Amino acid sequence: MTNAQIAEALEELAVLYQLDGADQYRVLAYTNSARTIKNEGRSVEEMARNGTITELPGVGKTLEEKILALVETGEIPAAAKLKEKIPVGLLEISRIPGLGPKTVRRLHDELDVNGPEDLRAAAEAKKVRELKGLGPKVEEKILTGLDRLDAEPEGPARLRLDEIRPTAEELVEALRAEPSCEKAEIAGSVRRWTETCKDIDLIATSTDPKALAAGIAGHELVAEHGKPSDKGVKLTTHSGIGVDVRIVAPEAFGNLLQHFSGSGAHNAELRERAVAKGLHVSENGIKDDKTGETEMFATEQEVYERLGYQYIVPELRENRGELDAAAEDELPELIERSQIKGDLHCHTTLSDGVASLEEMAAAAEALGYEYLAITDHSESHGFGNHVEPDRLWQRIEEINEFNNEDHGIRLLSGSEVNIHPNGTVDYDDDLLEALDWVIASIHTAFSDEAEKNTSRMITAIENPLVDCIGHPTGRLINQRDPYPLDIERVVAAAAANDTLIEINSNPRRRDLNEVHARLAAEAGVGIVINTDAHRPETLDFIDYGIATARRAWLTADQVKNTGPWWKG
DNA sequence: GCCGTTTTCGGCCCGACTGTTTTCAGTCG
Repeated sequence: MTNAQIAEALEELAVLYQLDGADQYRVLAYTNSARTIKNEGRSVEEMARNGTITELPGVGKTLEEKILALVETGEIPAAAKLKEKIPVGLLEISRIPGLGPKTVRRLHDELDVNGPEDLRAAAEAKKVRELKGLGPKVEEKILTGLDRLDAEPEGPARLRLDEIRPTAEELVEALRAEPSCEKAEIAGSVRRWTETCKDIDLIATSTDPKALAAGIAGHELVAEHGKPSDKGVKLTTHSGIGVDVRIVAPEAFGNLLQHFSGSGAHNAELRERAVAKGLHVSENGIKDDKTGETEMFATEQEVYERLGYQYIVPELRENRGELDAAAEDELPELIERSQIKGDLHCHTTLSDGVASLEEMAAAAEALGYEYLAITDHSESHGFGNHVEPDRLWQRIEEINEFNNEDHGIRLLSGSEVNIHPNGTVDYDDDLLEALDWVIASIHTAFSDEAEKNTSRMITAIENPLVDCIGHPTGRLINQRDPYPLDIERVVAAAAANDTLIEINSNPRRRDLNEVHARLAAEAGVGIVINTDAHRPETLDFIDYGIATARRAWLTADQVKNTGPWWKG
């Protein structure tokens, strides 16, 4: 059972307890542990089985028992029991915005609502407004919420970062261009470079807040907006992205930026720890119990310093140990884009790229790279994009010729070879040996069984002619789940065989993900950050790979392509 | 349900907003 599945079961149990009227802190304990487990790189199932799971923060004796039952029987007894008592329809309607557990419970108890159909009937018959504390506005919210539930049964989609980031950048630039704007920054998950984002948060200071809010509300990207005030404005773009613009006094800019950059988990932990020191943190400032004063800070650096921490960059703010490290002055010096010396995965027109070898080389040279590996697909790739051995031998010659000419970049002859279901790869050994660089990837015939995929990949890792594994889990964000794989065994094999593992920077992939990349690096596996570019412009995807690496706590010395080309 | 530089019991992060109320509970980020 994957960590994600365990986390999902705990989240469901939290909602069930909530609807059952359990103490909020008990509910919180389940939600928190679900988040911890989702962020854990090691197999939580394994930790449950060998009795080490209580090492995880927030997981105690009771959760240990429940998780053990879950991995052994497929369900948590307490959850099964609650499901008998609580109609599943209530879980569904609790997803309607504005309807929390308390309200859902009252609708059930007082109006006999058991699911979306009952709720619609009650709202249409204007019964909801008869309940104390509820009124016509709530009824209206319920009906629009039910419509949305019908339209999007899976809930509102989170957008991939690359689908939302350009809009955030355009809007923050527009804010900065407003005459009354003093400072404007992107906050929220876009600033933390998460894989997906729900909306855009923008933070600003202004000499005339209301004018600034009104100004941005008139931007051409904006389809609808709320009422601009001196605190900001809420926008919706034509593409349906929600944007929250908040304006604050310059002296509290650091507090607000810190607050709205999140993550929620990081901030909750930060505040909890501050309370122990008699300090209360909010977007408005830091209140000191001793003096009763609220201190405001213009920069985030000062906020963290006041609380006793090193500055923590946004990418690390996920409550994955960054507060402990920052308290001890032990945060890693994270890798930066400027340290990348070359890209080791790209395609040309030889397979499915759209640019020539020369065009790709020129683009890489323009980025200041020392080397670029040309890694077109291999013999068995198909789709008309396969490369016959003879053609690849010829390509090696072309690359040699290129390197003999006067260019500011060195090309490496490579290939992205397919890993066959039995773990062997394309091309004979003499051809693989003639290449500078071999990436092996799985493109076909994923199995539903982790064991098959894992041993297939490990066979490739053990092949001495394979330098690196490409996009190791095959996932496409929001589109295709990773194929089942025992990452810990893959990582152990890679470490034992000195085989490198790629962070594929394509924002649709970001594979390895940040959790697995951290696990791999900690196990001593060398990482390379590549773009898998199929056109010159997408060599710029390296930013997303760098972001994943930073979110995985990686330093330059853990990433092989921060150094000069190392194979002679 | 978890956990301990006040604690093995009694706490547990903060404020804005909304809709409903005349002072607040619930929800959300």
